[in-house]
Amino acid sequence: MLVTTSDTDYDPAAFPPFAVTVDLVILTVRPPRLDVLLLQRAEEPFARQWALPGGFVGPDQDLIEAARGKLEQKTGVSVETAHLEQLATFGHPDRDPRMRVVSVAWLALLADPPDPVAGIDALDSAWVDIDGLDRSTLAFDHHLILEAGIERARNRIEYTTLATRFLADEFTIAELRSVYETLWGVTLDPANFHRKVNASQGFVTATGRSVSHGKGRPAKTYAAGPAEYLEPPVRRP
Amino acid sequence: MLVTTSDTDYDPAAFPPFAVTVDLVILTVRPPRLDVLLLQRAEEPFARQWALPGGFVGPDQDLIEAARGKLEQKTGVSVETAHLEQLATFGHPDRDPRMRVVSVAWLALLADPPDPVAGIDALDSAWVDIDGLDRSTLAFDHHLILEAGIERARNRIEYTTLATRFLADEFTIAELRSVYETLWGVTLDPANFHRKVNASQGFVTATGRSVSHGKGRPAKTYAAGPAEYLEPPVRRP
DNA sequence: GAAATAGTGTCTTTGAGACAATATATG
DNA sequence: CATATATTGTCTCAAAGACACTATTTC
Repeated sequence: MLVTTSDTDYDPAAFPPFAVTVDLVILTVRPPRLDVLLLQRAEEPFARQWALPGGFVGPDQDLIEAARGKLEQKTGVSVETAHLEQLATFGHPDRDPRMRVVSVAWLALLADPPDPVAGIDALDSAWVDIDGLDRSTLAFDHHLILEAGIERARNRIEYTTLATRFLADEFTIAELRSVYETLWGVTLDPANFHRKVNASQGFVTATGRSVSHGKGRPAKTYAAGPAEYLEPPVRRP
Repeated sequence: MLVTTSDTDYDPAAFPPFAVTVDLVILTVRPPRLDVLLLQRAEEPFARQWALPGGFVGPDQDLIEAARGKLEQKTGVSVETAHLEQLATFGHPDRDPRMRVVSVAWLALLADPPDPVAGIDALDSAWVDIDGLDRSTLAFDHHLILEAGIERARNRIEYTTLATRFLADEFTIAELRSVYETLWGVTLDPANFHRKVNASQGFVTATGRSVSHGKGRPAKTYAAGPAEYLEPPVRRP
C-alpha cells in the first residue's frame, strides 16, 4: 500500500483524484434468451447509446452498497432474492473521456424480473437478448464488462448452485435444465441431467408438489437446496 | 454509468475524490512452503506492521501497469516470466484511516525469486511462509486480500496450467507435483499424477533431457506446454 | 388412443485412485 | 546389492453420455 521510493507516495491526498463508479451486468434467463439489462443514455458522452446500469460510489458508501442500490433501483428487485458478486475492475485511463474513472463491475443474477424501471435520466431501458446485440456499440468499455459478466456466469453454474438464482422459488428440473442450455447454448440430455441434479447433494430439494405445463406428464417441483457448491460439478459439454 | 435521479451524478468532477491503489499478493512455492512477499511498514498508519506490497496508481497509468511496476520493483523479476492477474477490489470506506482509498488487488505467481528488494521506505521485506503467519496482524485489510489471493491460486491450478509458473523453465513431474501438494496441503500419488499430467494435452512438453537429484532414478525434464486450460482438470482431492 | 413431456434402466466409455511391478540412478 | 525415486501396469470404482424404455398427463 505505501512503500515506494518517492515522498509523495506517502500522502494519499497528494494524489490526483479518481472517480469511482460501479457498473452492473444484470442477467436473467428467459429461454431461449439470455437477457441483460441495458439503459439508453440521455447525455453525452455516448448519448443515445446503450450502456450498463451504473453510477458513482458515494464518499462513505461501500462498493457493494453502491452496486446493491443500483440493482434495486433499476430492477425493482430486492437483493435478497438476487445474486450479486464482484466481477472485475476496469480502469483504463481513457475509458471515460471526461476524467479518470475507475469502475468496479458487478454481476447480478435474477429470476423473472419485472419490466425495468425507467430512470428520468435515461431515454429507455430494456432487457436485451445477448444474441442479436452488437456489443461493440455499447458505451464506454461496456462491451468488455458485459463479456466478462457473461463468461463469469457461464463458468459459475458449472461449479456452484447459482443456476437456481435464475428461477423462481419453485421450479422443475426441466426449467433448471433450460437455464444451463440457455447460458451454454447447448442441448442437454433430459434423462442424464435429471439424474445428475438429483445426485448432487444439496443442489435441489423436492417440494412434494407437481405442476402441469399443459401437455405431457406433470413435473415434480423443487426448491433450491442448501448447497452453494456442486459436488460433483455439472461439467460443460 | 450515468443514470441516476440526482443531477450531480452527471458530473464526475462534482464527486468527492477517491485514491486508487494496487496491492499485490505475490506467491512463490518453495516446498514445503508457500511464501508471500511482505513488507514491514516504516510509516503510520500501521507502522512496523507487515503489509502487502502496493502503491498508488498514477493519474494516467493503467491499473495493470501500476501492478506490473510494483511487481518488478519489489521482486526484481520481469513480468514476462511471471503470471499477473487481477484478483478483486477492496473499497470499504474505513479500510484506510487517512482517506477514502479503493485498492485493486492483483495476484502474481513467481518461480524461484531472488531475495526481495528492500525499498528505502520499508523497514524490511521478506518471503513469509503462509503457515506460521498470523494473518490478522497484517496492515489495513490485507488479511482479506491475502486470503483471496491464496484461495484464487489454489483454485486456478485445478483448471489451468498456471502451476508451471511456480517452476523454472525446465522441471520434473515430481517438482510439478510438489507445487500442487504445497498449495493444497495434500500428498498426491506419484504414479497417478504422472499419468494425469502427461494425459492432459499441452500441459507439459518433454525436453528429452533428464536430471539426477542425487538418489533414485533420474527424472525426465519438461517445459510448460502451450495449453492455458487443463482438459481434463486436475481435481483437488 | 396419439402426442408430448417427465422420469428410470442399462450399457459403454472415460477418468480417478489404490497399489503392485518395473526401471535406473547413488552409495 | 540396498535404497531411493521415477515410471509403467493393472484393477476397481465413479461419473458421463447414448439411448431404450416406462409413466402420466392433455387432447
